[in-house]
Amino acid sequence: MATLRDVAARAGVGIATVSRALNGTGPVSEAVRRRVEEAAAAVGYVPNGVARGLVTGVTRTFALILPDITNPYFPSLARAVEDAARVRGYAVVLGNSDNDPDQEAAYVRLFRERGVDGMIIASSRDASALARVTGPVPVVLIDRRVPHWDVDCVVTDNRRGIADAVQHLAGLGHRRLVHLGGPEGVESASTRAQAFMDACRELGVEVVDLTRGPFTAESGYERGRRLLKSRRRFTAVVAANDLIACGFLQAAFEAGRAVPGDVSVTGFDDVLVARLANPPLTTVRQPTYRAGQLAVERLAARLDRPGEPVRVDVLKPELVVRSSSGPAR
Amino acid sequence: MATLRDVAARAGVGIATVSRALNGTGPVSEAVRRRVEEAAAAVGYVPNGVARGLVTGVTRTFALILPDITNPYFPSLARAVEDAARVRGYAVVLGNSDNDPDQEAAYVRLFRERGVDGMIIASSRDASALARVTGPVPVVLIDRRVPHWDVDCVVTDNRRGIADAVQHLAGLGHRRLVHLGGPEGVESASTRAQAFMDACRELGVEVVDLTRGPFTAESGYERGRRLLKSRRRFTAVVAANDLIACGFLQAAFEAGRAVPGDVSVTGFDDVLVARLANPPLTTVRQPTYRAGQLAVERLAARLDRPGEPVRVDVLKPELVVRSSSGPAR
DNA sequence: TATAGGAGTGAAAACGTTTCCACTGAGATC
DNA sequence: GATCTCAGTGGAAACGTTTTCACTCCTATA
Repeated sequence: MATLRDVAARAGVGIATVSRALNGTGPVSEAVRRRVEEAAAAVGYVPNGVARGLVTGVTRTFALILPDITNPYFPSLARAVEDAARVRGYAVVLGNSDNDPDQEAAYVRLFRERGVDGMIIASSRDASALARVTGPVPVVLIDRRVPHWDVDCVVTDNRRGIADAVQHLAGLGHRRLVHLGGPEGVESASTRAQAFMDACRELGVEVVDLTRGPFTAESGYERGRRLLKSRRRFTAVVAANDLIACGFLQAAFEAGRAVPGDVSVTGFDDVLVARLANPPLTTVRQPTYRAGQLAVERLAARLDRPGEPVRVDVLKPELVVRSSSGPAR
Repeated sequence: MATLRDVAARAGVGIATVSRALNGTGPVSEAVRRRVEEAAAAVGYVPNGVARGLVTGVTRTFALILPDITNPYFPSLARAVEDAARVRGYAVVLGNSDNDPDQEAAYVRLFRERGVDGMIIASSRDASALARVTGPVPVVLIDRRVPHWDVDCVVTDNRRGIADAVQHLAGLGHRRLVHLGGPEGVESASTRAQAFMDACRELGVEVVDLTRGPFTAESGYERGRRLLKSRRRFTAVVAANDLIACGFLQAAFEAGRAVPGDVSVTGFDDVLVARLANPPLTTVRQPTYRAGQLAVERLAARLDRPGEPVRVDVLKPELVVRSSSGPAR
């Protein structure tokens, strides 16, 4: 590979001058700049980012650690992060933690060795151990807060979102509700479950059942089947995300229960399947793309101005009413 | 940050010895090894991968360039690549090309500067220009071949997949078929469209319509609406992917056409929505995860043994029959 | 006419590793 | 007893940049 030296030799100037000419840092005469550029093109010079990184201490790379890119909520987050990073000249390395704190920590270590400039983490479990392994590299938490860890954070208002869903159902006359919750130990799932209880109490609505389980369609299907078999009476279910809701939809379909005729269903996230489901899912839309953008903005800001106070951004969700919810009968 | 020098000073040995002790390269006495390890722990030493990369010329990083991580086919690919890369000690940087050859080339340049050891690319358009910008860094193509570029490649047998779908429908008595194709200029989409024509001719089935468009549900919905309004007679549609198929499903539902009663539908890929759709989609399953794994294996192999001849892996798809296809009436 | 200042340039240090080479001492071989 | 080998070790070079510093001209100012 051609290096600065090669370019310098060919252009008949010093290596420092080449660096200045190519990067536009420091003064270089017009004639020399042209000569350098020609020489660079001629030898096919490609700057060596590794060497640059060594001297500047900066790699222009962010790490993004997610539970599982395969869960349809996260691709749009990843996409947003990637887009926002790129316009700022950053590359993004990806890690899937599978909600396993050990794997998460392993990734943090790996990326730290790689010298990433910052990390965006949708953290698993309580992860208080993370702070130790993270060291001095800036972190912004996304989608899930980590209790007692004082770092930048962008989340959506889960309480509000669930409250909107419950209120919507209550307004339709539903008085006996079920919550199909997300996994134990995941902050957003716990917050949603708690918010469900609180909203029901406040509105005088009965909580017929509340279970916790993975954020998958299988989980929703399984729990739905069991629930529908159990003969417990309820007229609506609030799922902790769209996948669980879709799984329930399937179970209801198989059990011959009409949605929303017999039972109303709401989801959370508004991922693609929510729109494509039959019936299309009433759900709480998260500003996912915005969240990803914002996380990158925060991270970039923190790199520019390390002293700034920690910021927590809470994004407003939005209830989108489709056909999976209707009047209680 | 603590460096090798700090560790060496604390352990009272030379810097070279520390490097050997920590990496297990070269002989080190048991006593010294212990002292070094203690010292490293004490000062919180983290190896600097950037410096290492500069001297070894290796970053242990792969690039993965996809059209759009938001398209549900790609997350499982990304996941597979990431998993396989990690067990080999590689990190993965991600790029979304949006099927834009310029963006794709920009990413290739960016990642080359970053010094990735290899790239896995689901290439956009014909991309013959890619070979030039890619330089000496090893590439394996995934999901889509690019004509006249002699590099490693792992794809699935699109011809076979489409042929299976057409044959399935023909076996159910369908004689008037429609193809909702993928975007012009994307190799896999073109191959599928061509395979559709060929299979129909071979089986004596009439091609009522064949359109090309983006791999999205919107595209399937729009084209479906137009088609259903047009009063052209057909009894089954073969979509180029599941998203298009789901879009068509919606259009059919709105138009009051029963699936599969009035019209049968098949998809391609077998992504999550295919299973969750109503009715569940008959589709051609791609061994997506396997493809991602294989791509990493190829790349790793090429790095180990640069001289090896180019390999093209063609994976077998599998028709999975669900409820969106039934006998022609 | 002296002088201050700035544009333009190159040599060299620095970043933190890996690795080559040289050296020491101890045990093995003749 | 002389020589050889090899484990164990440290010094120093090298990787390809950026950046500091010093130097040379040249122009503007007094």
